[in-house]
Amino acid sequence: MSRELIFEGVRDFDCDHIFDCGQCFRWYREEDGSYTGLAGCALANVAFEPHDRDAAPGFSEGTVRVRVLAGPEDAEDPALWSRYLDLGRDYGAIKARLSADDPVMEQAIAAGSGIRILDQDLWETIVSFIISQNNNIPRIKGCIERLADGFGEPLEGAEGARGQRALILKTLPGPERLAGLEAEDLAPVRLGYRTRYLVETARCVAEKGLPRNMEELSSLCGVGPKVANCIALFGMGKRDSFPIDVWVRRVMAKCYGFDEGDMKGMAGFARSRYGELGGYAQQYLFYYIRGLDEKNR
DNA sequence: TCGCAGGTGGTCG
DNA sequence: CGACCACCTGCG
Repeated sequence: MSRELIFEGVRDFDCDHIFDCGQCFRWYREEDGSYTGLAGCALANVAFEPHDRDAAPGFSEGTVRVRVLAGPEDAEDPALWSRYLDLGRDYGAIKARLSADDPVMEQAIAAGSGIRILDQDLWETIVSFIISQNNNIPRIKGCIERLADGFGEPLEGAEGARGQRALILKTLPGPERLAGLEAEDLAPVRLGYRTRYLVETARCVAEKGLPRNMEELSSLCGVGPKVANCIALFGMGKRDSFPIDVWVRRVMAKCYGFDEGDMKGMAGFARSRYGELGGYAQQYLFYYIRGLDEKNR
């Protein structure tokens, strides 16, 4: 399997912004600036060619190419990828609304103008963000790959993916599979104390089904306010969610003058200032402050 | 050696 | 309630 899907006339799109803004953990940058990774159980390479090569990243109309490398039959369905990459949404309008009368957002958007919020699989989002807590990104990625490698299913049609990194040739294990495991089985994955959270959550989901709202989400073990907001935003399409992590606390303190411990104040501010666009605002701010931190080192 | 990394659950006052 | 604090693991 190796078919190329082409989407013409796409605006507000940049692979680095999209795959490195902290929303996903199974996409890896290639030499040419494209990204290879998994959307559910489909393996693909995503590249963007701006028509205006001199334009700043995320500011030029261009072509998105999706080379589907492995997965089930419907992995080659353009509609699936259009939905996953959120191509049907007008990010220009979102950015205009957010930056109106807000110089901070204007600056943040300039830094990550090609961000798009991916429409990810709910269960994978739950697993990923339980693992992400009090953890760093390289180790989060390692944990997720070890979990897939040790307990997931091989990708369908993976023979077409020969030569791709061996890391991403398996899907994450589903709730039923994880529910049948003991903590000691998962020891090689080195999740630390998150092992218990994951197994308990898997058992809960295997028994009662996937969560359908914030309340059911928050009842899961290892899912506090921050993780719940991430899952809602990335896995349930709740684009008004505003996850407050250490980076958002930093940027809100630095740019809006909040006390770093004042999460309630920040949440209230986000609700009234960004409203239904809270999730987009959070992604721009997150990418912006992490980029600043990068420059300081 | 120690603090920190995309927090949460448990325990106090 | 709200303010602590321990917690796996790995890296600088």
